[in-house]
Amino acid sequence: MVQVGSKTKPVRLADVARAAGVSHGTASNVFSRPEVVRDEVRERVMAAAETLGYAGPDPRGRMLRAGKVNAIGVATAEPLSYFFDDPFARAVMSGVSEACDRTGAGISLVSAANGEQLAWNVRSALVDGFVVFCLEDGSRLVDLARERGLPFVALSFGQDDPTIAALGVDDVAGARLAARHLTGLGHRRIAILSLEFDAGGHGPATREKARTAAYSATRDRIAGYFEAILEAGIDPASVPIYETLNDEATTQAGLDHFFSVANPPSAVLCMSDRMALVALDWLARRGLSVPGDVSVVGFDGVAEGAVAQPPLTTVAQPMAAMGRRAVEMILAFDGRIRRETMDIELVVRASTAPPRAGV
Amino acid sequence: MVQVGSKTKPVRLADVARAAGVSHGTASNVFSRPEVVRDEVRERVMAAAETLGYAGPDPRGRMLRAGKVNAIGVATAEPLSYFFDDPFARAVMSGVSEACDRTGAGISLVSAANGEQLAWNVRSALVDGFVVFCLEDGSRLVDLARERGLPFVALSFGQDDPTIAALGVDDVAGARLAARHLTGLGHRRIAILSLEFDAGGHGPATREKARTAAYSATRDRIAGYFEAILEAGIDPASVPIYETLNDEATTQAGLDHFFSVANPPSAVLCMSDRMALVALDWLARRGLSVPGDVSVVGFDGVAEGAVAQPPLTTVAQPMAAMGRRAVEMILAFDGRIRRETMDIELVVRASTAPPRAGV
DNA sequence: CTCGCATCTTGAATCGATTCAATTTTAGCG
DNA sequence: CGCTAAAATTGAATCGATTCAAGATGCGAG
Repeated sequence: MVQVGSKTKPVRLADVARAAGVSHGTASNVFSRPEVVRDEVRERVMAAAETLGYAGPDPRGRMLRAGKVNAIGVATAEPLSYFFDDPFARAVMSGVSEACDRTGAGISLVSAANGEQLAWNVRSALVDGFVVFCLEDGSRLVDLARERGLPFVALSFGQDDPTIAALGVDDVAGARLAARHLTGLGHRRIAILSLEFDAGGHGPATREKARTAAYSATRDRIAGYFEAILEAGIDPASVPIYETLNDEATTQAGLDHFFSVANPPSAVLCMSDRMALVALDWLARRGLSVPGDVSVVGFDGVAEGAVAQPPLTTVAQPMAAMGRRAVEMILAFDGRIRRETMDIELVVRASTAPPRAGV
Repeated sequence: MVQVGSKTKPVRLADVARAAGVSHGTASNVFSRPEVVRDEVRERVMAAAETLGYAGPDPRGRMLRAGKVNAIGVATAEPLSYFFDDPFARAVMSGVSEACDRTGAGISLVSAANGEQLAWNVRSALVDGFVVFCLEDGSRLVDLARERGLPFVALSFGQDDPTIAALGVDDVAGARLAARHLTGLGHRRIAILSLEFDAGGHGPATREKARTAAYSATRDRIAGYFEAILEAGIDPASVPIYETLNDEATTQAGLDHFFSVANPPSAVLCMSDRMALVALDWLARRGLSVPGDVSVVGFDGVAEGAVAQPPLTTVAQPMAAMGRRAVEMILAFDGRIRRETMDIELVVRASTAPPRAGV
């Protein structure tokens, strides 16, 4: 006689209490603090629960009373599958998972590509706080999160708003590291594959335009690249920049652009591993060897880079650590806004080498 | 004067109503059904909300009343990072994501390796239903989910309990497909790398022992393999089986076992792509070419298989479709238990070929 | 001026539990 | 047996909203 779902109307704690002839409060204690109830009574209540088919306190009631939900929300302005498909997201989520596992919290994925839906989802998410993935223009999402009045941490949020808790890396330093690595190897003809300056932008760009880019990660990385380029005494005007959408099509367009000239670059700085991986592929198809003919440096440090052909030299963000730290910040939130910068690191693998001699 | 979090005590809808001089009900309508409230009143309430810093109805209250949470729980008995690290889980989650995106539902990850914690998490998860990943012995988790009295669907649940909604593949047919592919190519010396028969089991095993395996996926796949083996007139006693924990160490132990004999197999049937990938690696290091010296067939159809060296022939489960369907079943649950079997498909890639001539 | 009909608003009930001060019961002890 | 301290139990208040029948208001027609 198995009864499942819908038909039976739910049994409440009050029903159990009545059936067992005890009060609300006592019945509640039986479940949440069994040690304060006399054995005899506890057993009576349990028996009544059993008979009525009561499954234990409904978390909804508990939650309303307690205020805490025991779940961390993670928000993006992407489809939900972003969390499982994107390598960067996955690495961060590994860290988030670890921190949540340790504290017994759950993870609630709150996300939608559609703005309307996203707003609704953020507003109605049952969570204790948000980790906000600030991709591109994160401010819309940050505003939504802030509206909830819950603690939240913005990951890689570009703006210096001191009222927003944020966790990021020093993009200038990271980019400088990448570019210095190339100049150190002796490269003098370098090209830059950039992320968007602002929403939807792509095509050839200039350093001047980059200075006013809306997305600060892009702006900072360009700045970092050029610090090293200037240090090495390279004419900045000789360094072409191509703005991509971080997808295959525009990245390839950028490469076409760079390599269709008389004196093509001997090295490409990519602002994401995604682009760097596309570049590796493009160069191979084009018959150019990496790092023999061209060196490639990525940015992010995703797992795919390590197993690419050749393994990718890149600037690794501490993705898992960021996820972990973000959760810790939320759980330990005490009203004080913190903004933290995490260490970024150059990982030298096989996609970079000195330029061909005599070029 | 930005005020964040903790200090300010929360503003309730009731406070807004009072401030605006309207009733509870009207204030509620302003937010949830603005069209029924006269413009003038609505603006007054909105203004009051603004002044008081009211962010909109608290989802907790709404949720308690509505009963619905608008989130699907996904449960496993693994650490949370399983969802982001495991290729099978990720593929399923892609499907889950898609279905949730379409219906505007969120995803709640409910998981813990620790049984105590897991039970608590399942019991207190704020979800409308569960997708249960039945890895190995899924029954503990299924029991937990059933206790909640919410609709749930067990993925790959081995038992034929008709009171449990389940979604799976025909393991017998899938395995038969894999083995038939090998026998069809002419292989006669085949070895089987099996998943666990029951919790923690590993080491050399026999067909007889497999018949009584607790995990039915394992049992069924072994059965399917042998159907094809018998069809081909191969002596089943000549087919070694090695039970692994689906990890690197025990899989390699199994391969050591198979290939340390005089007349090693010309083909290996692996009950998971994970094992097959380890096998590819092991064989390469051992100097055996695939598929020249040894053919390898996997099971699952994870993305890694397609880019392995060589690309892996495997039996592909419709992972994303399973995730999608599971969510649909939960959302459309009407009290009727359904058990569905999805199609499984042999994907022939480059890890299989006829055995070397004259062997 | 009144009646009828829409359209708004109200207020109480409900969702399902937890908490805690106050009260009752039990146990221990002289 | 009475008294007291300790332990167990009660019951009302609370968490924050939504819902809906019933009442109020406004407006136009007669």
